[in-house]
Amino acid sequence: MAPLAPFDLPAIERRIIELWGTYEVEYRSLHGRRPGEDAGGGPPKPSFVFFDGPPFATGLPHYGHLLAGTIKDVVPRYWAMNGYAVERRFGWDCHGLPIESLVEDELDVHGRAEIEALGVPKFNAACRAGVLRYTQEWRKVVERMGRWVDFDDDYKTMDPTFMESVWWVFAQLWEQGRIYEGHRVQPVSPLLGTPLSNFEVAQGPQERNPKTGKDGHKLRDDPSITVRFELEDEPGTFLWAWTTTPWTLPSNLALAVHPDVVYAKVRVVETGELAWIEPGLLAQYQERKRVGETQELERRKGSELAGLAYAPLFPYFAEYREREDGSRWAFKVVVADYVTTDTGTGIVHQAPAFGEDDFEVGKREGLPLVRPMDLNGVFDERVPEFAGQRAKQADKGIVLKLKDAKQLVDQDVYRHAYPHCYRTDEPLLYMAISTWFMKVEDMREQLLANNDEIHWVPKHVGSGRFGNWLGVARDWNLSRNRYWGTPLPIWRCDEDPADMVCISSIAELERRAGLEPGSITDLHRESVDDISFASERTPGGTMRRISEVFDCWFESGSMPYAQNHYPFDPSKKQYVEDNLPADFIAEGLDQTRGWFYTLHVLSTALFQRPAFKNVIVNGLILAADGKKMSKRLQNYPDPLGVVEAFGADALRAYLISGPVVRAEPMRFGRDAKDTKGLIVRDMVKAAILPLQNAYNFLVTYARADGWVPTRETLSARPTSELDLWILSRVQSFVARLRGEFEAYNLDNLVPEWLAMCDELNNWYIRRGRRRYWRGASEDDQDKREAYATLYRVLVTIAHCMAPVLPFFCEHLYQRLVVDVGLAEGPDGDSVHLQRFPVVDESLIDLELERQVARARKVVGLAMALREAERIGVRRPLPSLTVASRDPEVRAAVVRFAAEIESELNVKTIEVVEDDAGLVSLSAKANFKVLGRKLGKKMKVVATAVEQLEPARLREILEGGSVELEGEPLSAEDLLFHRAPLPGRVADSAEGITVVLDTTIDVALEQEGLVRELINRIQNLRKGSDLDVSDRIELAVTCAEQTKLFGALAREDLRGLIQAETLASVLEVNPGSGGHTHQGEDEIDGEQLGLGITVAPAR
RNA sequence: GGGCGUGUAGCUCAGUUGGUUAGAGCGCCGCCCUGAUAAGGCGGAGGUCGGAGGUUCAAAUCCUCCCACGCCCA
Repeated sequence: MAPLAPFDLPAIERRIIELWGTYEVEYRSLHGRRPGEDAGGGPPKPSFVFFDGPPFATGLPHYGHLLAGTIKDVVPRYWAMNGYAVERRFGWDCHGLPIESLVEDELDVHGRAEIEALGVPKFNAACRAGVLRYTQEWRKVVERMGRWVDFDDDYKTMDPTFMESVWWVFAQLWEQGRIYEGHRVQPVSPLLGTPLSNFEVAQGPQERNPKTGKDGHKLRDDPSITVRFELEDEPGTFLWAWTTTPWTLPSNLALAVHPDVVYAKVRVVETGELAWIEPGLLAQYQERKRVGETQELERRKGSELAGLAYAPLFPYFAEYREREDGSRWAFKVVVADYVTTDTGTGIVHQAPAFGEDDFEVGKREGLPLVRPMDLNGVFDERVPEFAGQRAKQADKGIVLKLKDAKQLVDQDVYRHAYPHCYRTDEPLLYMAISTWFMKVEDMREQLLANNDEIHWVPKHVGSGRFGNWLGVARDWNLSRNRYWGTPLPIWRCDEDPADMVCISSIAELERRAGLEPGSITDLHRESVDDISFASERTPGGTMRRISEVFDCWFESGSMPYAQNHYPFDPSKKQYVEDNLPADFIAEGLDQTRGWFYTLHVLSTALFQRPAFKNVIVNGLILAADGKKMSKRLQNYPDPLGVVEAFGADALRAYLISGPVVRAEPMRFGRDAKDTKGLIVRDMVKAAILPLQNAYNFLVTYARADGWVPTRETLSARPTSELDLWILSRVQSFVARLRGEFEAYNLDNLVPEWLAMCDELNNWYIRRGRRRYWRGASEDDQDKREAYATLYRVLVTIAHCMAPVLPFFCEHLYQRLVVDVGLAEGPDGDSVHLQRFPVVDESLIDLELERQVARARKVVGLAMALREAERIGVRRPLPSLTVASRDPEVRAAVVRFAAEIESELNVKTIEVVEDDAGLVSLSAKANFKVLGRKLGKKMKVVATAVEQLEPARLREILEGGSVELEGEPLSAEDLLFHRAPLPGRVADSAEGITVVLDTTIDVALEQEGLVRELINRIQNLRKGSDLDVSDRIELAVTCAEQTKLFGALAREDLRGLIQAETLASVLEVNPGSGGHTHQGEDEIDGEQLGLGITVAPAR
C-alpha cells in the first residue's frame, strides 16, 4: 500500500476534482459510458429525475445556495450509486427585477419614461449582457463544493427555446380558458410611471416610528379631511366621511361603514346640521373642538345604513348613479369589515381604483372602476378641473373647492408611516392596474389532491404552509409591466380590445405575421413588440402585442417543460412526459409559495399531476450572531475561504447535520463570535480525522508487515468475535443509512456516521491494536483476518459515505482499492461509479452488537471508578466484580471477559447475580407502570415505596411482592437505585453494578511500574523519530533502592519490556551512556534514565 | 394583521403514547490513556425546559393566552 502522505484535506480535494475531470467521472455516472463511447448493448439505466431550481446569477453564491447545492448533490449521488441515471442540469433565472434594477443603476435610467427614451432594445441588451456576469464564479464555487451538476447543458430562462415553451405553456392555459384580464391595485411610483413590486416597496426609505419603536415606512404628514355627503332622500342630513387622500375624492363611488358598528344621527346644536357618525369618534372631534355640542337623535347599526344613497361630491362620474334598469349603482352606503373606529368618523370614502380594500368592496358591490389618471398620477380630462395636475399637488385645490362648497367638516394633518419610492423618495400611489390572471381558484381541490402525493421533508411544510396556501389559492397575477422578461404572447386588435389571439409558438407568429419561417430568432420585447398583423375577426383592425411580460415565477414554474423545449423538440417530447413528476427537488423555505407553488400549479393545470414526488425544504442560514449574513457587518466567513481552510467535505457534513435540512433556521458558527467558520474545523475533527486515523493505522502496520489486500480480502469470513462484531455493526450502519436516504432525512446521516466512527476507533481498533503488532515475522491467521476486516470495513465506509463526503471517500477508495490494483470493471476507477453497499443480512448479528454495547457499558463504569480512585490504567488491579440481575449482561461480560480485563487492566473478572453487600439498594415507584393502574393513589403509594426497608426491596427484587396501601406491588412496579456502600470501590447504572478490588501486592505494583516504564520508553522512541518497526538496544538507569529497580530484577517483566519496545538488549544500570538517544524521566517521583540505540538490522 | 414554524446547559441540538435523576456533542475545568491519531477516554461545573394560567395522581410533553425570533402572505 502507498506510504502515508502529509494530511492536507483541501489539497486532497483539489486533486480529486482533477481526477474526476481526467476520468470524466461525472459524465460516466450519468451516461454509463465515456463521452463518445458506444452506448453498448445493455439496457439503459432507469432515471432518477431531479429538477434544479434556478438561482438569479446577479449575485454571488452564499451559504443558502451552498446548503441547497449540497442537498441537491447528496441525494442524487446516492441514487446514482444505486444504478440510476440522474440528470442534473443547472438552471439560471435570467429575467426579472433584480437584473433590471442593476441595469437601471448602471445606465442611470430610472422608470418607464427614461427606459423607453433610451429604448427597450438598448435596455434589454444591457440586461442580457449583465445577467450572467457571475456565472464563472458560481461554477467555481459549485464545483469546489463537490456538487456534480451540468453547467454546459444548463438551461437559461432567456433562451429562445425556453421562452417558446413558456409561450406554449401559456397558450395551453389560454385554451383552457384560464387566462383573463383583470385589475389589481398596486403601488405606483408616479415619477417613474411604473408599478413597483413588493421587493421594491420594501426597499423604500425606512424610519423608526416613535410610537411603536419599530422600523417601518418613512413617516409623512398627509391631509386628514372630513367631508359631508348629503343623503339624497333626506336633504339636510349628511354622512360624515373621512379620508387622507383628497385626490381620490373625485373618484369617490361609495361610502363604507362597518356592519356591526353602531352609528348615531346627531344634530349639531350651533348649526342645526344633521349628521351620521360613529359616536365615540364624534367625541374625539368634540374634544379637539372641531365640532360643537350635539344632540343625539337616533342610533343604527352600519348594516342598517347600507344602501342609503347620497349626492356625488363632484359631477364627474354622475353617470354611474343608476344602472340602466334604474337601480342604484354608485354613490351609496356599503358595508365593509375592514372599517375601523380607530380614527376618522367610522365612515370611509371609497374609490375602488385607489385602494386594495376599496377595490375589493367595489368588486363585491359591482361598482365601476374609475381611474381618471395615468401611471404618472396625472389627472386626465375626465376630471377637467384638475386635468394635468399631479395627484398629491391636486390635494390642495380639491380641499379648497370642498371648503368653498361648504362640504368640509374638518381639516387636519395625519402623521403615519407610508411607503415611498426607493428611487425618487416621493409617496407611492395605490391604483388599479390592468393585469393578466390565471384562474387558480377553481383548481384548489385538484391542487390539494396532487399535494397528497408529495413527500415533504419536513412534513409540516406540505400539510401546513403549502397545503393551507393551496386551500385558499387565489388567481395568479402573472403579468408585469416590465421590459426584460418573456413577453406575454397576446396580440390584441387596436379596433376591438375583445379581439385577441394567443400565440403558442414562433412558427405560429411567423405564419400570422407573414414572416419567413426561421426569421424570428429571439422572443424578447425588442424582437416581437413591433410585429403586427391584420385581425382575422375585425375588418381593418391591426393586431399588436400587449406590453406586459411574464412574472418570472411563471418561467421558473415552466422549467420542467421549457428546459427541454417541450413540446417542440421531438427528441425530448416523450422524455419530458415520462419524467413528470420529478423524483426529487430541494429549495429553501422561501420557495414554498414561489417555485414549489408555481411548479405545482402548472403541472396540475397542464398534466393533472404533481411536479415532484419528494422535496427537501431547507431553512435559512443566519450568521453566527443570529443576524442575517451581512457583507457590511462581516459577520460570516467567505465560503471559498472556509472550503480552502477546512475542506468542502467538512462544510457539506456540517451543513446537512442540523434541523436546517428540515426547514428550520440555522446559525452558521460554533458560537456567536465564530465568524471564521471554526465550526467547520470541528466537523473535520469529528467526521474526517477519525476515518483518516483508522486508515493511517491500517497502512502503518500493513506496510510494516508487508500485508497486501487481495480480492478475497473483501469476502472472507473472519473467526474472531471482534471482527464479526465490527462487520455486523457496519452492515447495520449501511442499513440505517439506506433508511435515512430513502426517507430523505439527511440530518441523521452524519450523526449515524459519528456513532459508527466511535465504535470503529474506540473499540474495534483500540481493542484490536495488539493483533496487528506481532512482529513482521509472525504471520498467523488472526493477524491476517484482522487486516482483512479492517480493510473491508474501511472500503465499505468509503462507499457508503461517498454521497456525503465525496472527496475524502474518493481519496480513501483510490488509496485502498485503485492503488493496489483491486479496482474491478470499467467503472472501477471511482467510488462514485460503484454501487452503494447492499445490506448483507448474513453478516448482521444484532445480539452480538447488543452484547458488545453491554461490555462497553461495563468498561465505562469501571473506568469511571479508576478515575474516581485516581488509579491509572497502567496499574494492574487484581479483580473486577460485575453484578447484574440481567442474564444478558452477565452473558456479555463472560463472553468478553478477556477484552474487558485487558481494557481495564485487571487480572480477573467475577460475574455475579446478586449485588447484596456491594451496594445499598433503594427504590422509587415506577410512575409509568403504576400511574395508569393507581391514578389518584399514585402519590401515597410512591411515598410508601420510598420507606421500604432494603431487605424488603431485595425480597421483591428476587421475585417477591409487597402490598402497600392495599396495592400489590412487584419488582416491575419499582425502579431500583443502587449506591456504592461506603468503603467499596463500586458504582451502578442501568442495573449493572461494578466493583473494583484495589488491593495490590508487590507483584502487581512492580508490573504497574514496568508498564509506566514501557510508556516512557515508547515516548522516547517516538521522540527520537524511530520507525515503529525499528529494533533497539535499551539501557535503563535507576537507583538500586527504588521499587522500579526491584521490578527490573524480574525476568518476566524484563521480557515484557523487551517485547513491547522491540528491545533486543536490555541493560540495567550499565554505567556509561553511549546510546544515540537518551532521556531523563520519572515514575512515582523516582528519577530514571533511558538510553536507546537502533539495533543493526538482522 | 394572518398562516406555518421555532424557543430545553455558554453554543448547536435530542427528548418516545404525559411518568419523577431532562440527555448528547462542542466549549470550559480537572484527571487519565496513547508507537494509528490534527487524537482518544473518564469526570466536573453548567437548566426557573421563553412566560403566565389550566387539564392531570403526574406536564419540557396536552390546552389557552402572552412574549421573542424566523419565513411567507397582507
